[in-house]
Amino acid sequence: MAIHKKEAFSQKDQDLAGFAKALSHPARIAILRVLAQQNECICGTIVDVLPLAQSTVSQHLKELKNAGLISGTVDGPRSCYCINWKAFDKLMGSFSFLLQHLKIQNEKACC
Amino acid sequence: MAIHKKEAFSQKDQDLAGFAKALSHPARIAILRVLAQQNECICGTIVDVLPLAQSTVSQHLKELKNAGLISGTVDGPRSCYCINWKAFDKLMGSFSFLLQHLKIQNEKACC
DNA sequence: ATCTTATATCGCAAATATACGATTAATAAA
DNA sequence: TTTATTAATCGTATATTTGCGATATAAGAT
Repeated sequence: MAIHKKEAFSQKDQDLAGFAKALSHPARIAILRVLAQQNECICGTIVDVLPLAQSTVSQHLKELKNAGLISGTVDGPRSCYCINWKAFDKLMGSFSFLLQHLKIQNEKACC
Repeated sequence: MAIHKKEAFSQKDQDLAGFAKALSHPARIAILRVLAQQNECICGTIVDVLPLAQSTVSQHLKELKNAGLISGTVDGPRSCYCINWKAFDKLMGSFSFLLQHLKIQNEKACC
């Protein structure tokens, strides 16, 4: 048992859930903050700022990358990560669309 | 090892991550859609609509409730869940604030 | 060529999440 | 009171996530 049934839901809901999942750990939110604050495309700085081991940070970066929220390029011996605003905007758009949709349909509190 | 270090991050980031986590499963997004579409405060309908067992749906409802996104009241032998718009708005506010904040700081794509 | 530095990946342990069936609890209906 | 209905909870199996140390990789420095 316990096969995950995510595929049984609509693609839209799966996408939104995936987006939310990428943001569902404070470390990943913190990483996005760091990336936005850096004026340059800085990489290993993140490890110094976060209270996590290098390998763990690398794992979180990988997840953000898989979700399409950041992009990474190799720059000599180091890697360079940046926020992928295009994908970010796209997902944020459908996210706030969902919310607006929910609100329009039912604003009242019934219980 | 492997103690989760979520507490090591700022309360704001923990809150946002918790909000995202509540939305990080398509079943929970679908539940919110159902709750918004129903004009009344309907409960067990959700189980019929979702491709999941009753106990599983109950578990997802509990999570949404723990996150404060929905409220539930007992109504005879059945339960009644509604979207908690107040909490929803509050969290959405800080969420879009984060995003706007990120964007203002760095809109360019550097890699 | 060797050493250093930066990062990714592997392997593992522990914690959480997902899902279900079975059971329980509580009310409504008979 | 007994029975049926609705939903929560328990127990359990499995899957996924989180985290770290160790190792591998790859490029720059010496």
